[in-house]
Amino acid sequence: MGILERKKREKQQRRADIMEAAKDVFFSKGLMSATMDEIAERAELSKGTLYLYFQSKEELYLSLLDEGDRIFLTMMRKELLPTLSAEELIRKTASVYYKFYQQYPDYFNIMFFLHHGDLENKVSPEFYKACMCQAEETLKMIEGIIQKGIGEGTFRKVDSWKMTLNLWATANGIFFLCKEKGHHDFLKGYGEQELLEHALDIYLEGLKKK
Amino acid sequence: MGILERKKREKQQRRADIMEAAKDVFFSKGLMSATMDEIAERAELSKGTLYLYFQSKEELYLSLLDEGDRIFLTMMRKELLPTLSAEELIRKTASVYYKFYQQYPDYFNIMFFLHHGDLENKVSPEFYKACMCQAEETLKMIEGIIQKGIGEGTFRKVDSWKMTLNLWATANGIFFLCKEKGHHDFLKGYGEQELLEHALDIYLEGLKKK
Amino acid sequence: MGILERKKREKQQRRADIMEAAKDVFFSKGLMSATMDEIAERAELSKGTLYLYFQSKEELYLSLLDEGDRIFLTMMRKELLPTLSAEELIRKTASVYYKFYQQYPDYFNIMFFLHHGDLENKVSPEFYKACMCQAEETLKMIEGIIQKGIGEGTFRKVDSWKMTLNLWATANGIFFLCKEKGHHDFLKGYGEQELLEHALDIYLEGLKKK
Amino acid sequence: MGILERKKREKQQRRADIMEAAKDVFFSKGLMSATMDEIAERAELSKGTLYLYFQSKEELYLSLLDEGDRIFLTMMRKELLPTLSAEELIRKTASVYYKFYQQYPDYFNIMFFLHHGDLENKVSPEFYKACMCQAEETLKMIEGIIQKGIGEGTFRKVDSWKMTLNLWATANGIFFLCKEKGHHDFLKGYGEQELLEHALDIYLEGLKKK
DNA sequence: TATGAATGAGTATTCATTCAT
DNA sequence: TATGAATGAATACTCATTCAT
Repeated sequence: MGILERKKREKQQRRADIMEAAKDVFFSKGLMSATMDEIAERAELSKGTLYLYFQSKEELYLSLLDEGDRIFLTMMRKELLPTLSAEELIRKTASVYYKFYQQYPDYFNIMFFLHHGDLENKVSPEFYKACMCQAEETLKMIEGIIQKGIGEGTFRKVDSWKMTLNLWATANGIFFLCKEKGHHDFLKGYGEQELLEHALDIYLEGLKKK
Repeated sequence: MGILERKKREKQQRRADIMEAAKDVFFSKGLMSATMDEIAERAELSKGTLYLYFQSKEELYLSLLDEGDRIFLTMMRKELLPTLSAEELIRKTASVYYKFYQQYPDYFNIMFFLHHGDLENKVSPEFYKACMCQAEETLKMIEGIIQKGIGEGTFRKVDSWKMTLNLWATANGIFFLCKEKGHHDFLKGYGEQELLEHALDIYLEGLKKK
Repeated sequence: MGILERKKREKQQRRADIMEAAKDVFFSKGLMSATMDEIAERAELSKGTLYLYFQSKEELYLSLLDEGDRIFLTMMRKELLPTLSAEELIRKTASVYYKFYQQYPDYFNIMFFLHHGDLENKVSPEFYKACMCQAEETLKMIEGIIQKGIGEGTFRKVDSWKMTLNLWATANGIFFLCKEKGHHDFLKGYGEQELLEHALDIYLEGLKKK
Repeated sequence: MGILERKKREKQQRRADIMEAAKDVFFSKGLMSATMDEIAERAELSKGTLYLYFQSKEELYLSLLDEGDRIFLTMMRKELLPTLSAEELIRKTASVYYKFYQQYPDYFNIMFFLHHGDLENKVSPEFYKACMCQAEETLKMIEGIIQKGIGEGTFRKVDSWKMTLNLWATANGIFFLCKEKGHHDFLKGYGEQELLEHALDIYLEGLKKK
């Protein structure tokens, strides 16, 4: 029995190894330019082995995305204590997202730069659906915060889902901008954190009841 | 002289034809999936001819990006009348950007989904730089508006460049979100325009002096 | 002793299981497209186990062929009663072959479409030889019938081996034609049995002494 | 104009070169085992070039088949003089087929061993249809001979299409048998020609009116 | 200037076979 | 004896780019 368990653990480890290698390669090359050869080499495994654990390049990619979502969701759940006020929760959310972005830059990239290729058509619909659902969870948590703020009378009566999408879009837009243009002087030295905080300042100022 | 001129005109026309064909193909297929064969066929030219006008597939792609920037800049310059108030100018900017996004969805995509592939490494640094500069122009116009608002006493004394980057990031984040998730039910029916206006409402509320 | 015997029986059973699974897969997919994975899965055994019983995919394939030959030979021996006349025996042979072709279409296919791939070079010469010998047995039985007919004075004095080969070739040619072109309208609705009987009619007419 | 013509000729020559190389490879390896790499190498062309002339491996294979049919049809038309008697025509047909089989053994193989793989599904239906039609032509010529013999009163009133299929199947069965088993001693030294003539002797004896 | 034939490196995926357990 | 994880060679097909004409 111990043997079976060890084998299972080894198998999971191998799967994790592949995902680790894939993460590096996908991030540095993008979905299309990344090659299974390179992933296999980086994982120090044969190419055939990759296909024992993942049905296709796309499934491997989407598995990374899914893991990223799961990590982020876990971080959120741990830090968003119900004792905090709505404003604190909003700021907390932003800081958790920023932390995630910092700690797992490759996951962030994979999550965000998902779109290329017909990813959707190349994996099983069930798997795709499951990934999407998990991603939606996050947004629902944010919406809950807005609603809480409105309920408490801290925030004006705004459309909570609209507001959620705006916050999410803004954070992503900022991270994206910094990623994209960070190495030019567009940003004049401003970093993600400063911009995000500034956006929050303005947003919260506009959101709060006078 | 007339002959030389005609030749020059014809040459520019041919270049434009190629870009037109490329736009269609790049937009419908994406950078990686688009093929020079297909562009050549759509342009009713031989593949070799494409290489007389553009050094590589990437340069052709970046040329489209550059043209998109130029179009947007032109639209901005035409609509941002100096007689408007700062708030009006901000809203105008948003509506112009939205109009551009609507009228030239392909250019927008090309501009935004730039990063994948090693685009930057595959074209001459000069050309890349030139494209970036033009893109920066736009942001400078927005910054001018913020500064004007602050100068007029309408806006609080915020960091004008930060605010500019935030606005830009937010609009892009929204458009991106809608592009990316539009066909799922994430958005619950909300469209770009609604979200953008909502974001502006909150931003301006927070930005304005009380 | 009983234990050893049981083990031997089990081993043979296992071998038979594998061949059964292989037959299904080879028949539905053909030699090249069939995979050892699929055979293993259908046999509910691990892939490695297959290699304990058969040295290679090709040997497994040839083993099926050999079994087909054995089955056919057994059918022939049971039905070709020595009391029958030569003409009756010829017709009987045809009907047995047709019955075999009907009952064991997969074996027939395997026997007939043997040649592709370098089957011969991929198994041990001894095994290959043994298979061939068994196949020859059948033809010898047919030759015996012709000789009997000549001896009885029913048939003209033809070269008995030539005649045997012709009969065999004709039957195969017919079955092959029907397999190959059955789904087009080449055959105008004629089936194996009709064609085979017609061929026999003409052959026997030409063979019989006037 | 001369230039265009030369180019056209060169293109056809190149196409012919590829088919020649393909014929060799397909014959020695079979459809499945043959590789485009090997064909390209034998043709002294790059692999990519093959795909400029043929859409797929299967189309290349079927093109060979089609050419074989055309060659045989041409041979038939040249030799089957209307002045000959029905019996002479039957024998002539057999000898032409034998000649084709001798002169173009690889075409024969390709024509005959067509069946493997899903050839039909991998080429355009039109092309497949066209190939089949040409193949049917031949059989119609043979049927015409049988009908002529019946009309002249030489042959008994047999079903002409059945008889045609039988003759065709017999010849193929013989050639196939010789190909397949020629290098064993099954045949006891008998060759295609002897067997074919013998089969015809018996057939014609049975076919002729008494 | 324009062509389009030719190239060949590049890629995802498959599968017979092996071998440590 | 049985397993099944791992291998790695094999293969069809693509496409940006070049170059002789």
